Amino acid sequence: MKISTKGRYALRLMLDLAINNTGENVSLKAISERQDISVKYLEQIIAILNKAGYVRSERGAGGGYRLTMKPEEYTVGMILRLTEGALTVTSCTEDNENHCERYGECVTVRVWEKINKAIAEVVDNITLADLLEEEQQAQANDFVI
Amino acid sequence: MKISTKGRYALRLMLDLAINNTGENVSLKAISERQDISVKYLEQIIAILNKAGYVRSERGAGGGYRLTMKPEEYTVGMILRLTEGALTVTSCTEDNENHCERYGECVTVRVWEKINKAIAEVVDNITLADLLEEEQQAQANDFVI
DNA sequence: TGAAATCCTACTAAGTTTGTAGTATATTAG
DNA sequence: CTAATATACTACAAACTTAGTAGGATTTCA
Repeated sequence: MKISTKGRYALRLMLDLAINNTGENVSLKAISERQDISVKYLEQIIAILNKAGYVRSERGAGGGYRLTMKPEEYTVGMILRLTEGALTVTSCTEDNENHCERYGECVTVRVWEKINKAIAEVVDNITLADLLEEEQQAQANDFVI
Repeated sequence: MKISTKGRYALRLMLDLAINNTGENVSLKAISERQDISVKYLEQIIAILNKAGYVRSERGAGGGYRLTMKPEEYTVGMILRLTEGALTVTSCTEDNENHCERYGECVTVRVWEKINKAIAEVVDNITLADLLEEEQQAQANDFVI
């Protein structure tokens, strides 16, 4: 019932890129230091996001990553589904291929589908821009104190 | 991100008991045949429900299990939390002890908490009686066909 | 006494998670 | 041209979780 580090780190990684979305490349080394996640593990996670076109990379000295779209165009759901796979609570409600032979008659399936829908409703309606805003508000509050 | 067989089978098991809630004992052998889950595995799952007082058992020939409460008094959430553990999407949002040192400032935590809340909203508002009703309607429809 | 049940707990194969490690390749600065 | 800095790719492995199976003990009824 847990979201793995892969999905959670992917979200932090993308948020870090959104925060540092200045037009300059952001290196994994910098992200690693801020987020306290090893560069090697970040490499694997960002590779997924890179292949999907969510970020673009430049190699070599001065290289790094940038977002390809505006923060408001990334939903949490997009990022989590890419890295975690389907955000469904059972595989039998993932797609038609995974239906078990009880699917049609199985009443519990409707419970799982309601949970899936509730999760989707949340993650598909939060964007990186929303998180960015919360982050900035939190920092503004810190400054006042 | 998946609910394990333990939780899923627990729900089917409890629903089976609700359907066969005639005042007579229901044996695991009977449930096993209807639900196609091994008696040995059912034993382990129902032991949890038994210790929690959700069912009561009678040993020996003619023995078996019965619900201790009315179907409308069991929510899906009760059954899943008992067998699966906390229905939270990260352990850092499970309880205060599991907070990581980033908890206070971490913006992604709020995402996880919204998901947790959405899941709870669903599972805490479906009872065994609701599922029982759906089951009976489905069977009535089959009869018409 | 035998059959039908639950009760208890040990064990294990398979799969998943959470990384680490090493090497190759690309780019820039000097 | 070389060193430094970065990404790219892939193999591997320890730890943990899942999904059961297995065996025996105990209880109850006929």
